[in-house]
Amino acid sequence: MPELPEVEVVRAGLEPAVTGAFVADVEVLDERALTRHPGTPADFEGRLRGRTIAAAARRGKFLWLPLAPAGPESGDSAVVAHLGMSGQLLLREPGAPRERHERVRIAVEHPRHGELAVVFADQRTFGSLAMDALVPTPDAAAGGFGSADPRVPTQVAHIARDPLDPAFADRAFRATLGRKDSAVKRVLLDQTVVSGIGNIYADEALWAARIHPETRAGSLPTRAVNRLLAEVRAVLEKALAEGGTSFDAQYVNVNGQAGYFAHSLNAYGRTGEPCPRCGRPIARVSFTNRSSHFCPRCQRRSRGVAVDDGTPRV
DNA sequence: AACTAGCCCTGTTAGC
DNA sequence: TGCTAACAGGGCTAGT
Repeated sequence: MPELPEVEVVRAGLEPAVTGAFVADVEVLDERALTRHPGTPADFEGRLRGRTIAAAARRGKFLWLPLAPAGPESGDSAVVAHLGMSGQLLLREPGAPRERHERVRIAVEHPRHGELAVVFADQRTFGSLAMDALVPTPDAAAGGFGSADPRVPTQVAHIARDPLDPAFADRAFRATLGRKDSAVKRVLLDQTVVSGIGNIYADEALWAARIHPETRAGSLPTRAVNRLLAEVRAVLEKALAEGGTSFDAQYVNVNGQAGYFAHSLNAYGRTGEPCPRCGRPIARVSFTNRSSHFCPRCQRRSRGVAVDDGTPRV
């Protein structure tokens, strides 16, 4: 559930600590943390040990640490990280005690900050680390936030730019939405259309834009799409400014601290509580194996494409 | 080609 | 009290 704001908080925390740092040692404690790595744990350790980290970059929910070239034949690679639902990247003192669900520990030596441990911990093991090659972006713009390098890891190449990316193409996004026959919330969650949005911010943006989550994406008028995109950006930026959303101990920055955005949620997780706009209780419905939270009064289905879901129309 | 259901996983909580 | 079931859900794969 770390979404764009939470992952960006992690990236920003890592950036000063790892940029220019030398990887002194790598320990893989649980190989389930390497499900996206094509080789063995020993291969992962061997390919990372002795290298220097050049930056900390992010696109949507994907994070990567590009490595400085090790030599003319070394190729250009990066450590790719996805936090999944419960992954954490933590900065710890060297020799710090194991975290509760520690999976990988990377010991680094930074020219200014000295020795640090970068710890990957993950309770539910949906997250992963991998060594991956960098490939050019089709539009030649920076691959992600945090680096000007116009390349991304191969595992990120099919992921769309996120709405806060300066190279995000609004026009192409509107066109794609217009072609989609599936529910608008499903399209918002499709990382190949727009990245960085998960269940929390999808519900929040749809609430803010007053759009029913099951409205067919292709039926939305252009002005509704524009409103939605603006609200997506607003909610992501506000969450980022508040350090991200935390419901339990899983969503934390590199120091293990939680964000404050949970206090600002209007719909997500507020089933039965009054809509902050109109007072009607927030509804919760099961939708593509997830929960959707919305206001039945403020968020009506679009005219002409409605399917009766039992919601009274006034 | 476009779209969707199912699967992976574990700690917490609700219900009986 | 102790057990079981539901729930949290991102991204990939296989299926229609």
